[in-house]
Amino acid sequence: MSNFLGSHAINMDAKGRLAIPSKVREELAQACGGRIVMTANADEERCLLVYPEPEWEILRPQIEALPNMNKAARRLQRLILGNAAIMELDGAGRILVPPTLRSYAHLEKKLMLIGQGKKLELWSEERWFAWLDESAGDEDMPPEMEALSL
Amino acid sequence: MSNFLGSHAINMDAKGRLAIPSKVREELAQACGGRIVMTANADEERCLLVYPEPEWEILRPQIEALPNMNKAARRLQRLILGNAAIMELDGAGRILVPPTLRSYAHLEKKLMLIGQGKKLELWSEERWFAWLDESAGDEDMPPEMEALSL
DNA sequence: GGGAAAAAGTGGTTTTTAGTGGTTTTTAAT
DNA sequence: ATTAAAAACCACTAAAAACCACTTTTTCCC
Repeated sequence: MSNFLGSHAINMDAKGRLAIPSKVREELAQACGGRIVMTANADEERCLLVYPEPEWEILRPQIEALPNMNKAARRLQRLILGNAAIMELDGAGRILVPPTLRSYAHLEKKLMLIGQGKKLELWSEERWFAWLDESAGDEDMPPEMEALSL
Repeated sequence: MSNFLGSHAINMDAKGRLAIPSKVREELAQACGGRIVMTANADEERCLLVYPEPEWEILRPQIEALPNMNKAARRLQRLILGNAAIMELDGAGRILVPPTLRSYAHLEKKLMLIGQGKKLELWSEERWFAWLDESAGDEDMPPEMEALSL
């Protein structure tokens, strides 16, 4: 099972291609032979999510099965399922981001690829740093988190 | 189990390499064969955290398992997992701090490495001393802390 | 206390590998 | 059938990692 960690600054070229960092590329090759699914993130942060295909296939049925009389559930389905694109790395280890997703996450030249365990997040560099600088906030945390000792 | 204590002033060279003090190096060699994980600190102080790999592997699953529909949990995951870098000491006992982490903690030439028991903290010297000078504050403390007798 | 030897820290050089951009070929659409 | 767009291919540039040599500090012995 793959375990993505760390962040990488990467550039998207004029054609919308982006080179996956070699460390990440190795992990992807092993986890899914380079077959990945990219989709939109459903919460307030407009970034993209990148799953190895097997991981996606665990998640997809769960999302499809949500009771969609609920508004939040419908939103999740439309965003996640409605934006999912299955793709493969090219010979040079790059992927071509679909225009729809590019504009959803406001991706321009400079991007950040963030490891999040079973998935990766793809951010516009500008938005990533803006998010980092946001005040930590006083959101209440789940009990599991309160109990952590880092 | 490792137990890091005390603080060391160290310098980072132009390439972002920093020499681990030999005392600390010995402890690291014993605890994890020199395999460490460096990541961002999640609270308001922008310093870095350094864990021996085995220690990190206790912590990582706990963080990955947090319910990430919660905003505070997502923030923790993005900071801790999204900045984690597994690394090894080079032949001369140095580590190369990734650029992302360097800028996160505002690391320049002069740094402080602070022992914190199971982990180490890495600070910009300037920020460390600034933090020391801050007023202690009147924050409320957890009951375990109230009960302490130093 | 001084000197020598060893260990620790520092900086630079070389080699390899990753990233970038352009070109050609194929495929699909009109 | 022709054109346009996308995908695969290939070559070049730049950056990172490994290697190596030198300087400084500390420790131990004389």
